[in-house]
Amino acid sequence: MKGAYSVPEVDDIDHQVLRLLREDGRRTFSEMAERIGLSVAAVKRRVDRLKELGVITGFAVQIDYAKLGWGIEAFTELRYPGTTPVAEIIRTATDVPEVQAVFTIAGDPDALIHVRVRDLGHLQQVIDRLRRAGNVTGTKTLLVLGSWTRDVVD
Amino acid sequence: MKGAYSVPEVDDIDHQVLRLLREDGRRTFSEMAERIGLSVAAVKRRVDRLKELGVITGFAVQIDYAKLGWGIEAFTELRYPGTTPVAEIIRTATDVPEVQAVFTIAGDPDALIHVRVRDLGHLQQVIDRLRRAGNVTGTKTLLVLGSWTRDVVD
DNA sequence: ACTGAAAGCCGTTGTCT
DNA sequence: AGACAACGGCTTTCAGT
Repeated sequence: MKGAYSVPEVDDIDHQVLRLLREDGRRTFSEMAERIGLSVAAVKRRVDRLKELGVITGFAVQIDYAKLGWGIEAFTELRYPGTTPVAEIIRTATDVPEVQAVFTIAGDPDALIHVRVRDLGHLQQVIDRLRRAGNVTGTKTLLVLGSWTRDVVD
Repeated sequence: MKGAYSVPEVDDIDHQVLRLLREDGRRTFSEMAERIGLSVAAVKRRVDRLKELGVITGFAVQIDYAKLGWGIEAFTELRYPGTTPVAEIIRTATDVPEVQAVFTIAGDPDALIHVRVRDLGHLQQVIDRLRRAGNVTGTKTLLVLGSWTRDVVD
C-alpha cells in the first residue's frame, strides 16, 4: 500500500529531474546536469533527496510481456461480503503469482485486480483460484485487447 | 499499443537479467555480472540484445504520486456505441492529460481508463471531459482506496 | 558467445563559496 | 544549495579464444 501526503519542498528543478528519469530511468547524472544547467553533484543530491522523501520509490525496467509469452492481460473485479476486512482482500489476491496489482475500491466492486497470464486457459485457472481464495461472492473479468500508457506525465 | 508475439531466443540467463533489472533498473552491469557469474561485457550484450528484440522497452523511475499532490487514483469504465472504432476510443482518452493508461476491453465496458488527479473536484472534471469527448454512452468510475503492486514477477 | 584488458566517462565524496 | 576537483569504479569497445 502506498501512502502519505503532498510534500511541499519539491520544486521545479525536482520536477525536471523526475521528468527526465521518467523518460529514461538510466539517464546519467551528467546528462541531466547538462540539460538542467546544474552541476553533476547538485543533481545527484536532488535524486538522493527525492528518494529520502519517498517521492522516488525505485527504478524499474519496462518489459513487453507479450514478447515473453505472457500475452494475455485482464482486469478482474472482485466482490466480497460486507464484513470482509481490506487486509484479507489484499492477502488473498497477492498470494496468486499472476496478480500484478491489486486496487481496493470504494463502492462496488470491492477490488480490481490486474492479472497477466500466458493464455486463456491460464486465465481461467487464475480466476478460479481467486474465486476460491477468501470468500469471494462474485467476479467479473475484463479481457484486455490493447493498452496504451502515457510515457511522461508532467 | 503494445504488440507482437513470444520470442523464443530468451534464455534463463536473460530472465535472470530481467529479474535483476526489475528489482532495480539502475543496477550496474558489474553487479549483475557478479551475481549471474558472467563477465561484464556479456551482461551488457544481453541487455543490448533484449532492447533490440523489444523485450526491454525502456527504463523508468517509480514515483509515489500521492507525495506530489496527485493523491486520487481511479479507474473509469467507458461505454461507446457499437459502431465506434477502437482508434477513436483511444484518441479521445489519451487527449486527457490526467489519463495514465487506456485499456481496450473485449465485451462490456469497451474501455477501462486509469486516471490520476489532485482531488475529487478534479476527478469530476476529468470524468466530465471524458464523457463529452467522443460519443460516450456511459461511464462508471471506481475510486481507488489503496493499491499494491508486485515488486518482482518471476 | 564469452573473456579480458584498455581507455574514457561517470558516480561519489569532501571542501569551499 | 550549489560548484569544483579528485579518486575510484563503471561502461564501452575490441581483439582474442
